[in-house]
Amino acid sequence: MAVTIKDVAKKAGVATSTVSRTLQDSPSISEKTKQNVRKVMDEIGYRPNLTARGLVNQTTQTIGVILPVSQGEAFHNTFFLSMLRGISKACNEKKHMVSIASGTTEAELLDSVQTMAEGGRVDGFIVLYSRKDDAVIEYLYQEQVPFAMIGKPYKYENAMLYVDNDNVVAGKDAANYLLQLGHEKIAFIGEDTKQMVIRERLKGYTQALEEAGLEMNPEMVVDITLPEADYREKMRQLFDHDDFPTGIVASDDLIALNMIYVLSDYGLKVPADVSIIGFNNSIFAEKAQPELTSIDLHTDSLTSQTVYQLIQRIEAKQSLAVKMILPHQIIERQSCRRK
Amino acid sequence: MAVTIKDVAKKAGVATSTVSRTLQDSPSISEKTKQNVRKVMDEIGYRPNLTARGLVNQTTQTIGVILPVSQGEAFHNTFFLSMLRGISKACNEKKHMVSIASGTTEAELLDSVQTMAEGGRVDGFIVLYSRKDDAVIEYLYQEQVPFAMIGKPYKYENAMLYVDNDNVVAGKDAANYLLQLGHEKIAFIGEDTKQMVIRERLKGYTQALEEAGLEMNPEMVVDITLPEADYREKMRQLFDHDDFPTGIVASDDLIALNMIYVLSDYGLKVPADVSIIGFNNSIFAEKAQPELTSIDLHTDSLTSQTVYQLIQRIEAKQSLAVKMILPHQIIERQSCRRK
DNA sequence: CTGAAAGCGCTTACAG
DNA sequence: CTGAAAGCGCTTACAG
Repeated sequence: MAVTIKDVAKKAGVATSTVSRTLQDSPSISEKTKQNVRKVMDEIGYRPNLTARGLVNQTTQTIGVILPVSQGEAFHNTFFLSMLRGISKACNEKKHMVSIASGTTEAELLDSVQTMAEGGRVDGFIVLYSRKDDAVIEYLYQEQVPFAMIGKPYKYENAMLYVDNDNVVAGKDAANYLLQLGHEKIAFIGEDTKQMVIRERLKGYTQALEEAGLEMNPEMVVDITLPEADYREKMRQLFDHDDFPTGIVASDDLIALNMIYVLSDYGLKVPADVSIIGFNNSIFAEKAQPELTSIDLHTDSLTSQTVYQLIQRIEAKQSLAVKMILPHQIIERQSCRRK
Repeated sequence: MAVTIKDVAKKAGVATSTVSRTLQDSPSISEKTKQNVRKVMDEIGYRPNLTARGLVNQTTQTIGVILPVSQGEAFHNTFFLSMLRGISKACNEKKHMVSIASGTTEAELLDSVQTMAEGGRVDGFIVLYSRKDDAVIEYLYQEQVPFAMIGKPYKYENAMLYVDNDNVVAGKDAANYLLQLGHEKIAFIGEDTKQMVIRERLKGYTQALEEAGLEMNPEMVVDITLPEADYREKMRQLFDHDDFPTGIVASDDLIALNMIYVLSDYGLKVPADVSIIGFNNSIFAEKAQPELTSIDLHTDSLTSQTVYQLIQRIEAKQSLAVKMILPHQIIERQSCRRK
């Protein structure tokens, strides 16, 4: 049995309520007795029991992070882990804990989220993905469980708390960057174009081309989640001739990295023959050879803002559907060159 | 205010203790009243408050997962996330929750772990790394907080619960595999050779060469966490001439992938010129071109076994320092060829 | 400025 | 087979 507030009270010769109040640094307790109580706490190594506190406060000071159902997509893993780390960091700062909810199927995930929510183990959730017809999001929304989304919701957009980048503009900026360098044949390579983020970047890319008066060629858009053989064939069609695209917008740094490799199969070098711009400005962008020009999305702020907003919403018990759009920024490195 | 056990009791016309007992399907309650109570629960949507239960049971049914202090190492992220997912899955199964502890510095991590442990928010921890002189592990050990490690401990080896592979033998098997294919110049490329896992694989590699009567050349071992310039130079020394290594043991699939790319700079192809074997049998191994021969470490069992062992230890309140070593297995694909 | 008491939502001896 | 009561470790009106 650990040392409790009673032990402190007895040893300090005060009531437990006094101990509790000095714990909260209540102004109604004299400095003198607070000092004394604190000394005793140190001496006997007292640590408040957060479970008990949670029971009376009806709050857990923990937020749940919902990971998407794993689709074996390896590329995103590194992104999710850094999200988790960012959330964890912001939570530490705010004296909150983070629990994770995950599942191999949607039903499993939902179950996990439900027991966490209804068991009163978390005060709210952060959803790390945005998907169409998602049962988990539907549940949270219907049951009015406080939650925030990182990314742009499919549904209930006006009623939801979320933090995101403007991925349409980001996609547009990426394409424009290449256009300004004189490239005219520009391909878009993305992972799973059904995802909201990717869709938006694609949309921005399309807009940029249109505004530049270039015709939008569907052949130039390839989804790498295609079956392997189809994907290879697409790549062959794109690069196995002289009229290949000289610019590539890759929806993620890792995809950009992969493209550098794919291109080498066709004897094409980056940036000598093809310019590539990626997204996320991840560590991979810095480590790549050549170093990757990439769009920085300020993911650190993305996570910390989400945490702050969610906690605010929980504590204020108000449900203003704040949306927060963070800016992005092109980080120029060596993977792009004037044509 | 959510619906509580009292509401159920009143509506069902029984005492709260009876409700509590039917919750646990106690045999001392008649089937008839259990049925009735359950019906009421369904009707009014009762869900037990886990915090309250935790307070009386002095247990939280949650385990903390400790991530290593981030060193910006991107390669491992994908590994950690899959570990987290595995742990989460096993915990779901065992009706436990998982909280994560992380930090940007060791002090921050320790603080996070301490508040979780001493605040009674977790029943035990799983440590995802093994490092020399680690304050967190030291703390857990000294305070006798229940914990399990995935990987091999540096210290207290005989007093610690851990689940691991035999990485020495795995490293040896990897090297032997290449030796059997006729390769004699075999390099070892690893991330951070100060890490226990990598050290052990390296040790096994060394043993294999020795037993084959080959001289062990320190030039053949390169740590990719070296400063960029040094790393490049090492690679140049290794591959920029005719007498290059024809076999590579890469400590991770992602490193193997990277090597394929590095080799292409020197006009070397895999497996035509150089054979490569990786570790983890990750999704990257399957997606690579050529597909990667890799050592499968059964990471799924690694995580689930760790969870089961830890929960057992917590529930049994015994501290038998079980070690569990899981087997590994070479998955042959296309990245290795007879010399 | 401080204490006695009630209560957060459960569980579990103890009686019956 | 079931209930009344005490208690888990805190917090917070309410008195004084």
